[in-house]
Amino acid sequence: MTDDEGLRERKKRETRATLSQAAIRLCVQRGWDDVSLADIAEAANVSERTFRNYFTSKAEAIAATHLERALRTADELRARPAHEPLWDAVIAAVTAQFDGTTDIEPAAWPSGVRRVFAEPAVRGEILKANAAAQEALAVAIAERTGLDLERDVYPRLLASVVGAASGAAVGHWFRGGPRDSVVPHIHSALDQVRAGLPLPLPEADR
Amino acid sequence: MTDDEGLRERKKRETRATLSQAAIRLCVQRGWDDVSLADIAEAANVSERTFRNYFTSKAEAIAATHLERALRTADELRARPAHEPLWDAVIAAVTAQFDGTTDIEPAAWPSGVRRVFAEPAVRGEILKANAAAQEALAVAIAERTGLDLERDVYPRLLASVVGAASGAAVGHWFRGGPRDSVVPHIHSALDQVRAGLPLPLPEADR
DNA sequence: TAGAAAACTTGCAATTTCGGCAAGATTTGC
DNA sequence: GCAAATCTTGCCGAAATTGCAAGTTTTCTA
Repeated sequence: MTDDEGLRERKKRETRATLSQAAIRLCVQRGWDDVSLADIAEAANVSERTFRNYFTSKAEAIAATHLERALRTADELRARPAHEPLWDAVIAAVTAQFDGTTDIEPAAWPSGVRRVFAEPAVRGEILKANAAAQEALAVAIAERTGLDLERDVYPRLLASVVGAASGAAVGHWFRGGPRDSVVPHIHSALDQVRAGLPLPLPEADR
Repeated sequence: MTDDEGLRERKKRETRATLSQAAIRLCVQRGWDDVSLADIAEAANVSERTFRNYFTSKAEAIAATHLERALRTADELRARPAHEPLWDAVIAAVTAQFDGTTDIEPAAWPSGVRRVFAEPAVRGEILKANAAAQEALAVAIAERTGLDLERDVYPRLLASVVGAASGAAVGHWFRGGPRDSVVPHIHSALDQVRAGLPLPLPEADR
């Protein structure tokens, strides 16, 4: 968004991204316990101390990439045409994060990813990232609807419910062995929420 | 539920609760940074090492009390009459956790509580606790609806959305300075979700 | 109910993490 | 081009983390 990003800002952003990527790669390859902070720092060409200036833990570094992406949902919502109904805009904004990116080829996940995601510390950080993204989304929803973030529950309510539903959809997709795209799963989940989550017909769900 | 709880089990449960309570009390009184694990262990009459056998961190100990309560939601749902519509049962189960307990007298919250809840580590643990509670709720929903937890998204979808909405309601209530009961807030939020979260009328929300 | 088995608590010690501090390097703003 | 602000880094002490084994308590079984 802000294009007036100086050299310093850009460098920090790059270092941050590099560290996160390195953390993910190393942990997926070697396993959670066999990666030290020093390893990650070295892979990113910074000192161990600098790593710690960016992240408080290995887990936070790993979740950072997810966080960056999730935060973009709010901007995506702002980019939607003003005349579009709120729900349509929200659904479009959320699914936009997953479009286009085949991202991680399901077949290539050598269970290393599963193991890393199974790590309690990582799960915790992902929850935190989701919470942060939801807060950002709530701000964007408040702007779009003209509601007051402090007075009205609606923005945070919608944001958190959308976040939860997306998370459940991704989790379900992931659990079943990520084959096809995750987008339809998310879309379906959000449609169900928009409909008030009525009990599905016994046959309906596949 | 299980009444055949031996002496050992009961003691553990008690120690766990005592540690959590002590952690909360001390941190609220003295502030997060001025409470060591040793302080908490001492207050609960166990060794520091034992504390560590129960909890991995101060934050986890603090969130434990919340977790215990949140986990009860699932049992509460199982206790609802079978003929009751799912949504009614869910709403009743969730609000039951907050009924009866004036719990913490708003006026008595000397901002100590706010500060502890503001601690990132604590927030993280509360998110984890909520996630665990949602998983338990999902199991109970699957039982009640006869759906398959692995095949169908619905149980986890409903559980996570309900959890998110409740959390948003509590957060809103808390942020506005907890005056009256939180129950109506939660009820209102869940009603909105059940209605599909339509954009509220400008005047409607107070 | 005695005695063995299992589970829990605890202290100790080796490692690792955590945070603050200050010196040196880089970027920014005027 | 200079001064201020910011970032990186090494270093260090305090605190946290983990494994291990010995001592206790509870549970199980004959």
